[in-house]
Amino acid sequence: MTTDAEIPTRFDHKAASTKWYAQWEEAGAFRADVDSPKAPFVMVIPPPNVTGALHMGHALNNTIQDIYARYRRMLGFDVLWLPGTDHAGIATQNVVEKMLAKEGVRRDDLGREEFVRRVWKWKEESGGTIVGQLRRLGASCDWSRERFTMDEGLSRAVVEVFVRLHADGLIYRADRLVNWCTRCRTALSDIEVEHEDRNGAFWHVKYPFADGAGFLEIATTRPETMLGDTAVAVHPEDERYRSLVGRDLILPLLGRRIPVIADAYVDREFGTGAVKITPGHDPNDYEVGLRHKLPVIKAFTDDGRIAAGIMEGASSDLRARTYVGKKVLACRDAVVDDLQAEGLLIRVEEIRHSVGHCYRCKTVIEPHLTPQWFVKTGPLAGPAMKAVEEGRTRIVPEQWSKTYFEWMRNIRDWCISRQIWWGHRIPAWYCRACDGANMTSVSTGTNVESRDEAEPMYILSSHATPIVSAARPDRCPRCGSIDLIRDPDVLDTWFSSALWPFSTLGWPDRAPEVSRYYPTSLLVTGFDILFFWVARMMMMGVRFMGDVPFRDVYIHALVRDAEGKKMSKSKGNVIDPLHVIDDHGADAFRFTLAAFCVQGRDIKLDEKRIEGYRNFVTKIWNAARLVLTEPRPASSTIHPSTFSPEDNWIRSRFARCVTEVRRSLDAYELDKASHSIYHFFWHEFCDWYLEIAKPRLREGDPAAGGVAREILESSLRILHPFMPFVTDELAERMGGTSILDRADFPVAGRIFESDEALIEKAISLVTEIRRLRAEFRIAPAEKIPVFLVTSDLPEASRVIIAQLAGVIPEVVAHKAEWHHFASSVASGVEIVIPLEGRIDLEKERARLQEEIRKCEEQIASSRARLGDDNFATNAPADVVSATRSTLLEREDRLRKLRELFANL
RNA sequence: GGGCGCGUAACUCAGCGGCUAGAGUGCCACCUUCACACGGUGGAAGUCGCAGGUUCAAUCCCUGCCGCGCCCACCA
Repeated sequence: MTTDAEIPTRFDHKAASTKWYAQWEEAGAFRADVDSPKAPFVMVIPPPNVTGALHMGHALNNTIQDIYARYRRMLGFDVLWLPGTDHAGIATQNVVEKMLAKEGVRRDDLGREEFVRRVWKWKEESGGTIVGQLRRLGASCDWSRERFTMDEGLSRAVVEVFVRLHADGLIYRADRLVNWCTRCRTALSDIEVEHEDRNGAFWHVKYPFADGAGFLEIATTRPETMLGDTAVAVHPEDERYRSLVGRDLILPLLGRRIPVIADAYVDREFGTGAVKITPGHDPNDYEVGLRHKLPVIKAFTDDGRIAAGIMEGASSDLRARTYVGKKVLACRDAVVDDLQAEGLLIRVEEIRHSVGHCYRCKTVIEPHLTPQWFVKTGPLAGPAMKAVEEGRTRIVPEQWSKTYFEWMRNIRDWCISRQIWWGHRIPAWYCRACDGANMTSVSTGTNVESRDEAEPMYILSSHATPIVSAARPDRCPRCGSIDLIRDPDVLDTWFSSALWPFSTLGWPDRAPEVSRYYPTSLLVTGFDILFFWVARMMMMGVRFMGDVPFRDVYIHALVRDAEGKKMSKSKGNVIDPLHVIDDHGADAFRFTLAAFCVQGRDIKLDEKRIEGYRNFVTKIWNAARLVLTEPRPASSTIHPSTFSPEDNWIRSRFARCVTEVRRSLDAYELDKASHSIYHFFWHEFCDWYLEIAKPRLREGDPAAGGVAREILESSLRILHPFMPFVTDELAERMGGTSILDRADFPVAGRIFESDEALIEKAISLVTEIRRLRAEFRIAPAEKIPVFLVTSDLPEASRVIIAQLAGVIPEVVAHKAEWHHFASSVASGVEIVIPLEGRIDLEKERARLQEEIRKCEEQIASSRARLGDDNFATNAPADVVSATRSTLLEREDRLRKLRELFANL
């Protein structure tokens, strides 16, 4: 028997979480079992970056997953929740580069091999801190199956997919104008560019005609790009310019001779209607250039400086030389100054325009013409779309499927090559013997080695012919040479992420896990990576596994601060989940996140709400203290006939709660599930049941003791997915084992309608009497007589009223001759509290009069509705009959109120 | 430019054709009663963004407008 002294008033969340997590892990409670006879339930974690630390987004995402993992385990499934981390190519390379910079070392100084070795070293020593942080959240991942995207097995999957897609013609290498980050010095895919509206300027510049007769006015937001201009375009039907097409202009500053061309791409309404064409630096201009066979000048270098290429066609290279090597922005100033000096600048207009930034380092993105590897996405997108259309994968909330379709329909080829060193290196080689013409030897670093694992020694043109192969080929299949060099690029991180649902299970090997656990059951993720990740997993899964990667995708909101702003370090509005866990405990935090999970709305996280749910944890704790402190009933089997109405009422209410929680969880409505539990436990079990049952509990009544324990214990089980620590701690104190180990999520029991009605009537009477007491300032301790005018009030109700309203209730069938009383009507019962000498009769008359007036108003509205023939004809029968009975109740209430008023 | 979403109590949000529009927090009053003051009891508080329309009936459906947020998009 546990005594009060052994249970402290407050739950020690720190001690409990440490203790229980260790115990769960030791017991292997999170492990999936491939040989289990149970049905599998599978989730793969959205792998956080190895460089990452737990933020609110992770906390929300993993809390949701853990709730489902624990829920499904309790439903009897063999749950596999597979954890792991992502190598996060650019992000991780940046972190390590920054670290090296502190030692004054650049990656080029180390060379490729050594640099990659250092990244691995960093990963082993400081990477993956988030994995420990997930444990503090309570995440029940199967850690024995933790994966990393650069693991040997996963890397084999990457190579396999690459080789097969290439063989199928779905991966190709070509020259394209790609998004280039001049700081990361790599290409990015389209979705890795973040567009933002910025204030900018629109420079209007004179482009003089070659024959000296006048000029054309050109407007540009990027004057420095004119150094790469090779034409000016006008619309073919633009009357203003029609006669000028075919004439030549002299490009200001450089003196390059460029033609005026006609192309329908030009928007006559915008700017001056004449557009400078820079094929080497604008995707549209590139297309125009192709159509008109314009020369392409690469005006910028990899690191965002002006390239020597601008001197091509220049009349004098003296001026051009002053630009070469300048940073883009510096060059812009120089160009503008020079134009001004030459009188070629007409005016400067203010303009707001969209500017692309690198999603990793926020540097302005420059279009850059380079050979890159692409995935031809069209043939992959079709089947991936169809899978969702056919319902093989369900997206929740459904509205996101529209976004998904929209993106898939407009999908463009995916640039997958990155010019960095950390990542899966592209499995392609080039033969120096027969393909040497397409390579330009360059010396980049200090310790260039002859092996292909060293840093790139060659610039490979788009004409170079790659030999794609899972392993390094022994010799060139064309000429037999052994002089092969490997493609220096690595793959986009998201390429390996796209394979995560099957690469983590052992594919391409025939692992038993692959057949048992694929497709996974549920993917929980934020909408911010719908395109980056979800869509690509769909494409790859359908392509390589012949089935969708997951049955359900639950897309949750983003966590914002209390004002609704995105949390960011620079804004200083970041709430650290680990601090929250320290302060309030993981249970309270998790419950808060679940309660906030309203579909389709962002989460504004206010720490006050966490405090509120921390109080809920304390409430649970104290309710358990009450129940456990009272004597344990002697017998564990209680005969149903000994249950009193309140016992059946609470069992019935719990049954309804269970039904609602299961329904909500199955529908991914975590807010509803958590609210149901919260309301049931606090406002029904604690506020009413325990208060009603207290005297019986003290007496050691077996029914009350049994029911209190039963409901408490079941509540702990239904709460466990949300609050794993406090529930296990209490379950143990109740003499049970960890809830995690038991496949026994509560099942809805019987509903006792008549007991529900009885207790609810008692509750409404208690509430009304309390209200009157408060209104007439009757001291809480004072026991006063109360007359209840009714012919039908069970003894049980009378007892409850006496106990909870602190009154001496007297049930009378007919009203007597009272004169000084406070009164009301609740549940059809007239309540009369004699207050001789303590009541202002005038005030009470006025109060009752007001009650009567309100009641009359309601009756009038009910009557008006029922009096309308159209209502009776058109409204459904149940609505009509419900309106009728409401009217009857109101009329009854009015009658009673009037009687009371007449007697006063 | 296209798409999605949101405007309901002081705040954060539920509800989404038919009860007297709900909850949590905050606020006010009373209560240190033997689980819990991280508590209990009671209370005040809403023209359901605005204007039309559909309907017997609209916070809910439709249209327009106003305000806010997000995503996508190659107008230099």
